[in-house]
Amino acid sequence: MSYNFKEIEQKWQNIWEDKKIYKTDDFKDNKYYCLEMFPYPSGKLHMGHVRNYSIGDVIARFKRMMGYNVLHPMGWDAFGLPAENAAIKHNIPPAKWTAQNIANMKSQLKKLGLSYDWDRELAACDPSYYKWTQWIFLKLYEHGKCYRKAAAVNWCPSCATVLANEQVIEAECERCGTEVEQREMEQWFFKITDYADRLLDDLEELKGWPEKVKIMQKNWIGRSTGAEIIFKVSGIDEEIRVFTTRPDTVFGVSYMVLAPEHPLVERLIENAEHRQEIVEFVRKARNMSSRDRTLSTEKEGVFTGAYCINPANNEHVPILIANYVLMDYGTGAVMGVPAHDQRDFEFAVKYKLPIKIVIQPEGEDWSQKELTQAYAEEGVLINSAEFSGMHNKEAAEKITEWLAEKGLAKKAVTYRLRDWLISRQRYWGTPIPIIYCENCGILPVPEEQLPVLLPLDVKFKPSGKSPLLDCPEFLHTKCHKCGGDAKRETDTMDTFIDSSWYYIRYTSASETDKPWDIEKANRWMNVDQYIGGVEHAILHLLYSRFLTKFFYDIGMLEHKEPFENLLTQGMVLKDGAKMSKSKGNVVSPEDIVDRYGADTARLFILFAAPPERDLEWSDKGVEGCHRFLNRVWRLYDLLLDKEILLADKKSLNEKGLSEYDAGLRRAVHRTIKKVTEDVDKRFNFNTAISAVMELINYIYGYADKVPKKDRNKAVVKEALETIALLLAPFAPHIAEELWEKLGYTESVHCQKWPSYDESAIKEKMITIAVQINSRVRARISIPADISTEEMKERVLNEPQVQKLLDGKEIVKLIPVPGKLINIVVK
RNA sequence: GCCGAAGUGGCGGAACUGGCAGACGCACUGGACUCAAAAUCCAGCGGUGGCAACACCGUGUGGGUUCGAAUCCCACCUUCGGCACCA
Repeated sequence: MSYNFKEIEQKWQNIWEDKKIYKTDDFKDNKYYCLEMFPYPSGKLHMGHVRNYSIGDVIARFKRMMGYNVLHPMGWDAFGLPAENAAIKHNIPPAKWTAQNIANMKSQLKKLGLSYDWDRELAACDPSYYKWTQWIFLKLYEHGKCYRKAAAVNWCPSCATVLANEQVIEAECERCGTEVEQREMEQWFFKITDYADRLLDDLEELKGWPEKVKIMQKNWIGRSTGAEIIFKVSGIDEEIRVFTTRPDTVFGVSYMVLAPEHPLVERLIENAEHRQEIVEFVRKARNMSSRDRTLSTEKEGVFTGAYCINPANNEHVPILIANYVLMDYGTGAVMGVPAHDQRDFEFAVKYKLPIKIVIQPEGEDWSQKELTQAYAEEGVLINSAEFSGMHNKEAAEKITEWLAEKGLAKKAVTYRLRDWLISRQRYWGTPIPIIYCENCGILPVPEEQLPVLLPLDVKFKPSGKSPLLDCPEFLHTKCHKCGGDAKRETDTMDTFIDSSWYYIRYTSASETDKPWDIEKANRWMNVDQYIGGVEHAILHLLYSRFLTKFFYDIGMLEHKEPFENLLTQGMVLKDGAKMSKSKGNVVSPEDIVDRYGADTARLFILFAAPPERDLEWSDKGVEGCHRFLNRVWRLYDLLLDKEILLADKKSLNEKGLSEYDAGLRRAVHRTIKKVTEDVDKRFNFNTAISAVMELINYIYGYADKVPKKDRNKAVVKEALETIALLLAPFAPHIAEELWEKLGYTESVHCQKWPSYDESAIKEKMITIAVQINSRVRARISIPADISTEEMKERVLNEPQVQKLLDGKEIVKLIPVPGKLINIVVK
């Protein structure tokens, strides 16, 4: 027999909604902003969502009971490709499809009993939202952080759109896994590279972020410091700029390599002997798909016939073209120092280029040495004119300065991070607020004309061009400047822009004449706790940090970082693999809620593993959690009667308690302590729940041993109340019902979190372990408040211990107060 | 290749600051209740040996530090995640 979870959960969900107990007051002090990453409205909740939102809900409910004014909102990342694909496949407009999905998922979320302030709900596809996404675009444009340029860009043939660098994983599309192609196109970019240093440096201030995520961002930004050095081309008036992190090795340069796309290539090979061969090589390298190019480890190159001059020693070095040099990193040119760079070494061996040692380990003489691999360690310079003998670290500085004086070098910093390509040749996204006027050129749409509305009646043909091109009412417009004919930009924005500022919008979601109220945003920000999957470690989290910094710069926000503490939850697995349709190992949250109730579903997902770790789904484990809730329910039936209801906790007198009652009270207060610490300090919900389970087991034992007439009513009442309060964040419905059974009319979720009484926890006698040579040989009972000296004495006088020590010499006594004593003997 | 995380019973996991390894849950075994089953309740449950008290072994592997190591250090193995010609 199960408790009637269906009736109970429905009942309380209705009451919570009617009474709006989760509505947040903007102007109360002691704010706490708890946020989970908003979902894409695919139509159905999956277990990953349930996990994400259960974790967030525990934190929100706990903080509320701790007296915080909690902001806990929910919304929809509602723009994106699946809606368009559904439109093509099922002939249903994206707006309609999305709205249905939102309605469906919202009802699923409500069935989980999550404590959201639904009045702040937002959807990225709503004109009242994307109007401000467009406004942000205009601000970036106005501040020179948004520009248009032609570039070789990543193109996904399956999604029929371009992608940002961050959205290409191992040369494949992040969304669909299709191999990405390179295309030359005119596109819009956000200048995230202007923020590279701040995005990197401020990572240090994010004390509440997992180290792992910070390292991933750091590597992604990839800052390298070094120098840019100019090599003049021999015979013609051209120069090659190279970026290097090792200016100390410049005397060891034995060749120069350019990327096949390098602009100087044409000019250099004009008069080359084997021109045709070289042209063929360049053509082949350029046409290679980015996948083949990054995955082929074979370094290939070709000599251009031209030479350049090493600015350090005026030596002529050959200029080659090689497939391993990337045009979009550094300057697209690399100085080859085979003796001190492994990749250059291999290339030099293959093409029989000279290998010149310019750094040797301190105290060794390498003037005659033949290298079998590059020496990339620290050392002392040789063969480097007046710099010979200098430590290479120092030489790097000095050589750069020396060349800089001659105008042939400067200190330089290079990043791996690229500017954020934000144009998408798709329909279901925020229209880019730009027009192309026949007379005035490229113009941003004036603020007062926002939003540029997405037309709802559009035909879909995935052609690689925006469907908006086929929509004349949208496409053709008048120039606001000259009144002449103009065309609208038909690309839409990357949906990652929508999700890069939604957390600020929640602070003033109903604002109609500005993106947010600055005062409110400043009050609520930062997000105190952000919760979501690690898959967003770079994409979403980096973009959000970038925009937050921009908002700070233009005075829209007084915070430089959006997320104070970040919790990256693990995946939900079944049979060791991520749940997916193709593997057929999906467990539907709806089914689980239907069969066992939301409280059971939540409890299991919180109990089965700590939040950061992957969680293995177990149907049996779910049943176990359901059994536990039934056990709690029956415990109330067993213990709760009129006398208990009438008992007054204030009448509790510690001194007069029987051994059993004192024991029960100790268990209750210990559990409060354990649960509070586990939830507050460590987010270890699994151990918090197990502590409550232990308490329930303890109380069953108490009820078994102590006859009804001998039970202290106030102690029992305190125990029952504590259970409801401690369970409230995890299993909110049953906790509420139990709280009502105790005779209360105000919601358990509006109660103060229980505090524990240290004196109730204290025990008079404790059991310590007696070790002899680090092995536990006995256990003895001693008074808890005894001194270390007394403890030693007691242990040594214990007959049991004396027997064990018989005939042995005590070398050392190591007491650990409250725990054990180790007797080292010979 | 580089960077990072994790390896503990049959399983999910606990052990927070170096101090009694295996909390809690699942599975399993035995018992109670029942005509029977389910549900529930009680008990047991790392391995080996022993009637038993007990002894020995045991936290991926090998070494080390320490009175004492799942925990700290070194080397290695395996799994997972990130980056991948980054000059």
